[in-house]
Amino acid sequence: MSSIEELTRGAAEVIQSEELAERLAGGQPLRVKVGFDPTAPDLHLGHTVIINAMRRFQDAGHVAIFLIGDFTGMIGDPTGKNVTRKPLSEDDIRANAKTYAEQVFKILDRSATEVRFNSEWFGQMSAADMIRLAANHTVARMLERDDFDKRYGTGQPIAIHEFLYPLVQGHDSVALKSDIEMGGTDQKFNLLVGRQLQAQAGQKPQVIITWPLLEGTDGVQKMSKSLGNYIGITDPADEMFGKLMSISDELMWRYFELLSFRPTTDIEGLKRAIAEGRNPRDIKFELGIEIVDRFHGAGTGQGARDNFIAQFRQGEMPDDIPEKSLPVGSEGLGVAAALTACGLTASNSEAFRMIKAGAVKIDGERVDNRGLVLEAGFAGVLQVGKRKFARLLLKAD
RNA sequence: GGAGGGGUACUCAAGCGGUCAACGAGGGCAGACUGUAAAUCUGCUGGCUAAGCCUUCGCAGGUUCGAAUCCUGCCCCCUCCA
Repeated sequence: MSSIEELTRGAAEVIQSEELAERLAGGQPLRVKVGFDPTAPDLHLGHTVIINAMRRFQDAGHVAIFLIGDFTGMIGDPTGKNVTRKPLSEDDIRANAKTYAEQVFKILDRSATEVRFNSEWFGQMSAADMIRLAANHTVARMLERDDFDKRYGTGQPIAIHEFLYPLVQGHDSVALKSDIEMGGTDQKFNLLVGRQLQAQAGQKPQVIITWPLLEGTDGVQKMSKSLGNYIGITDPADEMFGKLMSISDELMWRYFELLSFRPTTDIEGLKRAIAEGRNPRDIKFELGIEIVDRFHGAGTGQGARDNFIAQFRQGEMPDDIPEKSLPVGSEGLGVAAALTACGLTASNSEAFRMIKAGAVKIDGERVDNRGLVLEAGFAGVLQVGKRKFARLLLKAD
């Protein structure tokens, strides 16, 4: 059930797979470390790829170590761009850790998770200790990191503290005696430093598993909030389901691979079903149900699918339309202003454009007249496009 | 420190005195077709009390009947030389 193939399904790279096989064969619970930034945790499905991987290890009897880099947060990962990052207060960190826990334990098994903070060991460290740590690594090796090499080569600045980051992260592995560390592909160098430091400390070097960045709903760019192509794990069930439905068929398999806990043989079966003529949409329903269930509770996925079918296939109104009630004078309220007031359009100009494009409906009836005025006493559902609704009530002023 | 090039709407990128709310491409939104898939076709993509008006082309001034386009100062970016 939890073969190496399943445990590393979709992984970008495993260093070294023989070592992994060996340790798994040892039969002892392994310590699987993953580090997280203490910055505001607003997790989306992209972040869950690695958390899912942690869960798979837990299911196979291993221990997941959820490491919060509160100390590291003060340094900031070298991105080459923004070297400064504003330090977080202890309160912030505690609050963020709590939010993390709420979100992450929808996936992880609490009883097999260690939550740790790296200030535990770095908080006590003296300057001398830190220098000793730095003595473990050479500049030449640091420059093996592609990013540093490029910057050094092109004469861009590299601050000394940026060199410390990989060392600090690597030392976390020593402190935690991790058997495996996982991270995004961009973390590869840092994870490798951990291997080296462990070896120097007389520990068996950790196995490294890197995971790719999940593509967002557009199927091209990595999932990220700022690109607007994300599915947040706190998104409401219907919205989450809807967003999953909007991904391409091709991307659906990627999502199955990285987000689903279904065994690979199952997924192969689904692919065969489509080859034999089954509608890919129905397979996508299964993906949506699994994911919604995970974050909203068993059974909610079915509900989300039913709502989805009712709303989009049968054209019914959703049942959770936000309501807005406004006072109006005797002159009434123009449709455009009404749409904007309900937040369905960003401006009256946009509202007029939407009307012109035939995207506006009131109680299911298309509105063509941009001059339409709604009188006091009006009560109805305004709609822009397929998915934006608002129920509006106009009261006499 | 010296020489040159450049800053235009979400992004790239035209325009270089009026016809510019600003070509074109990408992205986005909407409509048609569908499975809220892909592909395709169409429209839109500053704001407003809307056939009119107002604000936008790095910032601040100036010339002109009229400036994104010309002039002056300032800020920022890139390339080459030292």
